[in-house]
Amino acid sequence: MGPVIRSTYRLHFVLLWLMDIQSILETDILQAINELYPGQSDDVQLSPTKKEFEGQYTFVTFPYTKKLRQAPAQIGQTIGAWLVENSAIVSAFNVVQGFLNISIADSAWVEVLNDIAANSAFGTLAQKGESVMVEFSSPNTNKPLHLGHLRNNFLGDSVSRILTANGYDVVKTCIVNDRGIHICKSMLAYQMFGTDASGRAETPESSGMKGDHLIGKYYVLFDKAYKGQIEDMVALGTPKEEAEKTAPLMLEVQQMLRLWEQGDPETKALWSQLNAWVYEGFAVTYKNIGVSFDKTYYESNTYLLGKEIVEEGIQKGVFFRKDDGSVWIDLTEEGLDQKLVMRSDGTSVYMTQDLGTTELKFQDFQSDRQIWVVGNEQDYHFNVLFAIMRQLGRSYANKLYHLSYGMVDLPTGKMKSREGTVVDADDLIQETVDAASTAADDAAKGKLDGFSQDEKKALFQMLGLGALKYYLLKVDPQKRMQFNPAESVDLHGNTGPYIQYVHARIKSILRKAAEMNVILDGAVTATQLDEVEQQLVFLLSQYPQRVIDSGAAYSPSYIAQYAYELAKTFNQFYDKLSILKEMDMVKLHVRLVLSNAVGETIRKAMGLLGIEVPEKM
RNA sequence: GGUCUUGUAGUUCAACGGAUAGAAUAAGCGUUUCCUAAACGCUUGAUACGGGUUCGAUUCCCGUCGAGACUACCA
Repeated sequence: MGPVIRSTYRLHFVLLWLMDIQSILETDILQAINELYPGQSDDVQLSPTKKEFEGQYTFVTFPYTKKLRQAPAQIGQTIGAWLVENSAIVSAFNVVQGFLNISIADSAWVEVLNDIAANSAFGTLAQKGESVMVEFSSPNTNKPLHLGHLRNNFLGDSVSRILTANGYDVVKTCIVNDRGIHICKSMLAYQMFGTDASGRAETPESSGMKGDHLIGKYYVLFDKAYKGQIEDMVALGTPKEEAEKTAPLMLEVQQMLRLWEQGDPETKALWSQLNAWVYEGFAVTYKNIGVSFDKTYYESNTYLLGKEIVEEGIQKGVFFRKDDGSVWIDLTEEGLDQKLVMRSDGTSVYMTQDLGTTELKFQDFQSDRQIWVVGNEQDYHFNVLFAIMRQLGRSYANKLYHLSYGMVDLPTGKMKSREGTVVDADDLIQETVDAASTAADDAAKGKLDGFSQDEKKALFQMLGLGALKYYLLKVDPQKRMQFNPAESVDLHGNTGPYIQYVHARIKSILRKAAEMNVILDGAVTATQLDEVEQQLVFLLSQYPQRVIDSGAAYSPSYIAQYAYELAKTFNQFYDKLSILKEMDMVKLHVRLVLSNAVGETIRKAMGLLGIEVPEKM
């Protein structure tokens, strides 16, 4: 795939000073405690005020009752009164039970809005001068991508974007598992069934299938034939376990793997041909979902590397050799088991390869941190890998992180690729795009009349993909999630297209404003805001912190939730107040600047999820 | 068996140890002479069970029960 692109050339933003209401308020409260209760200062924790109460920030007084020797309500009253008197940004307060709810002055919110509007880099944090490598996708070349891969790809892509916004230099890598028994199964089946009666071999062109789908078909064919042989053997009295090991097809496929390892030209040629078809198919899918990598590694090039590390481990006494020649590590002291790192015949296992590629990736990029986006069924594997790296004394060993995510279940149960009960990625994307197109028939009501066929196609692609990405990313990655096909193509409620719609809506208003020659330039001068306007500015001001939080937790779901909240609040604002019909120029100005800022922030937040937003829909 | 993860409305998801546990969806009812109704509003419904720590527990700890993964000289 693509060449190595190192992100050395980055803009260094001049950080504009942004009015940070929360920090100011925390400082003011701290000062209040210092003055009112000398010698009792402590950390101040603020939380957003719940909707049913007046105010934007809440200070919880309970933790201070013992220390300050006062009742919660009294502490709240005392501090609240002090703030209204002495803080430049506090306009009012109320105390409910022990909760001090603080209202911020409209003038302060207007200042915040002006800061955000003037700062085009809002939400992009200062460069940290640290690099992070994110490895994700990492497919096998014996079958096409499925739903589970989509969660992986979207997560890895989004986390990469979020870390970039956090100021890290991110390198995206993909390790293609292009060798091993699995690909040999497809190869063998292709040899057996891939030629028609007239002797022509099937190709992607002749079959009209994408390369990855074609090879996947043969993988399934192999499994069917193999299972058939096992059944026959069991029927004739062979125990099942023995049948699985000695079925002729299994022996043949193992022979093929040996031929591959010996470099047999014919086997290698077939292998190259089938893999090339698969890569062509993958490339189409990656392009379609907007995912790319800075560097792609192939296991066929790296699988031998780990053996050097195994040798090193034996020298250092980290590994030990058993009588049969196999090499192990004993991790019982770390609460793990003994683990094989090299077979008795000297060939590598999965762990051997990962030792090698981990080292190689570090040598290539010297990243300060390495992240693997891999499903949680491999938690144990990564625990072992990291433990080995620590014991080998690798300097980077404590900067390795397994971003472990839960499986995607179907309402009908678990997906099994060998049995064909998977949701194919390409099919799924097509279905959501089609659903977006169908929905437009009764929802768009002529809004798309000016669109060409190509523009419509691009829009439906954007909406369908947006629905799918949002659906998979809004859930906490760590959690196992259920995929409901009907819900995933829904465009209403807490979905990607709902948020995309708000962006289009805002753009429409701004176009009309431009036609009316309403000028957006200059600072907003309003002194009063409506409650919902205030709420929007408050939400906007939270954006940078959300970027930080989602980066720290490696969780795009924080951004997804934020984008939805912002979009929903905008719709309420839109419904409650008129914008272009507003005759008061000062109010009109606030609402346009606010709409613009919300539109931009939605675009940025969705961008972090890898979702594009339309100008019109 | 051992290790790890997980259990919240009918369903799919939220909730730095904080207030009356939020959304969406499904069902029903309303809102358009006016900026995009792919929208907005209203109504119904949940923390598996039992202890403990705490001013306060969906959240932390222990136990029971349920779900899942891993525990391969497969990758």
